[in-house]
Amino acid sequence: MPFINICGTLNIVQNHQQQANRTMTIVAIKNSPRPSKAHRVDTIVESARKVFCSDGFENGSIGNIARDAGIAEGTIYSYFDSKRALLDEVLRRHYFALFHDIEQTLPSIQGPTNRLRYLIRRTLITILDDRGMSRLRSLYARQADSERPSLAQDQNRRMAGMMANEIRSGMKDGSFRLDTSPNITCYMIGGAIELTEFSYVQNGEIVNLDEIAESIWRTISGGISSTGTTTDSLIGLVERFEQAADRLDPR
Amino acid sequence: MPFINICGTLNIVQNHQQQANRTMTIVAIKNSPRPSKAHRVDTIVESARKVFCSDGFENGSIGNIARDAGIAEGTIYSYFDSKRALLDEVLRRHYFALFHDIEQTLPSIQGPTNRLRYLIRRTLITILDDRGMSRLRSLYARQADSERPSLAQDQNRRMAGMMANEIRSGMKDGSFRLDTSPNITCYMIGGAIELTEFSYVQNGEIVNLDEIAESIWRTISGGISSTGTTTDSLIGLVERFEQAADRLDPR
DNA sequence: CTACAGAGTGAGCGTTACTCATTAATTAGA
DNA sequence: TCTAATTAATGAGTAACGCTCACTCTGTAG
Repeated sequence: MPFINICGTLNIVQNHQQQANRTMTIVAIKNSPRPSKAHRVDTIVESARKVFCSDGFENGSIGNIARDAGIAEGTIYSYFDSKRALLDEVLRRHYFALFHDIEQTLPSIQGPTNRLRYLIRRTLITILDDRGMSRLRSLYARQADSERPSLAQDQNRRMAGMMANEIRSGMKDGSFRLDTSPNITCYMIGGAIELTEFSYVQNGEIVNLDEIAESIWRTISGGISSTGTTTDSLIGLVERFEQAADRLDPR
Repeated sequence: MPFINICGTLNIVQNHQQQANRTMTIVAIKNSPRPSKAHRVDTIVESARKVFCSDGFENGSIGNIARDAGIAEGTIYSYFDSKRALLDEVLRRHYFALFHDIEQTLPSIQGPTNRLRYLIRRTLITILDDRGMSRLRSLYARQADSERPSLAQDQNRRMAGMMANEIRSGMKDGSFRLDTSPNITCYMIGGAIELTEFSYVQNGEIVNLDEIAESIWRTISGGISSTGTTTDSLIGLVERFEQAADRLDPR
């Protein structure tokens, strides 16, 4: 029994049935032409996403991906160099939306402080949006094939670059202290986000996005040391003092 | 030609030579008894460390580990359930020293602030001490076998627990703000350390330990925001105070 | 209708983690 | 000291994997 799937691929025709089905095959092909290169890549990547998300990268086999896509294993290797290149493409597509969105939105936000807060929140949204993809990224994205840097590294660098930009312009316009290390500050924000992601991936805890974004920002902005907050109380004290002085002023 | 190695194992005797070498074999065994269970485990773990560090976890094969240890592959599986369990033991032994040292040293340090700073510095030291092990941890330690949590998770939890303790006691004794989130603060410190580790592993940059430790602490402690915490604003307050005092001055 | 280019195929290769029947070494008992 | 029982070690074998390549099939141009 031949099987013609929606995408127009014809693939479960057994070899020994081929002669008998030849006519039918030709008809089927005329009605559903071979899919375009882009469409085929889409199919493969989507199947890879499904399989990797459900089985993980190591346990998700090329065989299963090919079966899900309705094609032969060899075909995958005419579009992708290796299993890892396929994973990279899956991740690239998923995070493309994030970066695209950020690049569209960022210029419309005023001030480095607000822009940094947006970057934190926006990244957390993407993470909490899809646990399967976060699992993939969090567990497998770091490993690179050989000497070529992994995609995750590129993405980290890109995100870190954007954050560092905001921090530097905040240092210029006086919002941030001049002894701030943009690099380390990025590491702290990025690291906190990554660990939140990992915790979400492992434990599946329902995470309060706003609370985490606020906590990260509060700590980055004001620090945890209480010497900063005493300034507030000092202001209050001085204001009371000034008022008292006003009242006592003979003039 | 039979081969009797230093550890007392006798393993390259070929089967077809066995008859001829029987006497020699028995003598050898009397002189060098089968190594103890603990010693054998040590040998395996040490060989695994060497192979994993040079080839990575995925490319480091059990066969190579067995060859390095001078034993058969099957023997490894009578001591370890799986390749991953072996990796876990390698990592566990390496980080045992870190935790042991911390537990010895921590009580002698006064105050949550100093203890937190020590934890940051001490962890960074261990990371920068051995790039091969850091590579292993950074790339492969997150993945767990199945449902059982990975060793890295245990270690992260343990370290996070110690940091959170310090943060909480700092909140009690007034060193830290009461609206601090111990969890997120741990994530920020731990995340910054992890990203420093990853950067070191990937790029091999020579890292200035003191500078990083100080930057992390400065940011956590005082934040990056210039509002409220700078000496400038304190000077402004004092000036207002002095002006008020001037007005009250009877002179 | 034919010839051609190249997309698609899947049996097969080399490698791996892991198993298990078999063998060797050690110990306990007489 | 000899033997039986027990435990440790072995390595050929198994299943599964990523990946290759000689081949088939499809669509098109002349």
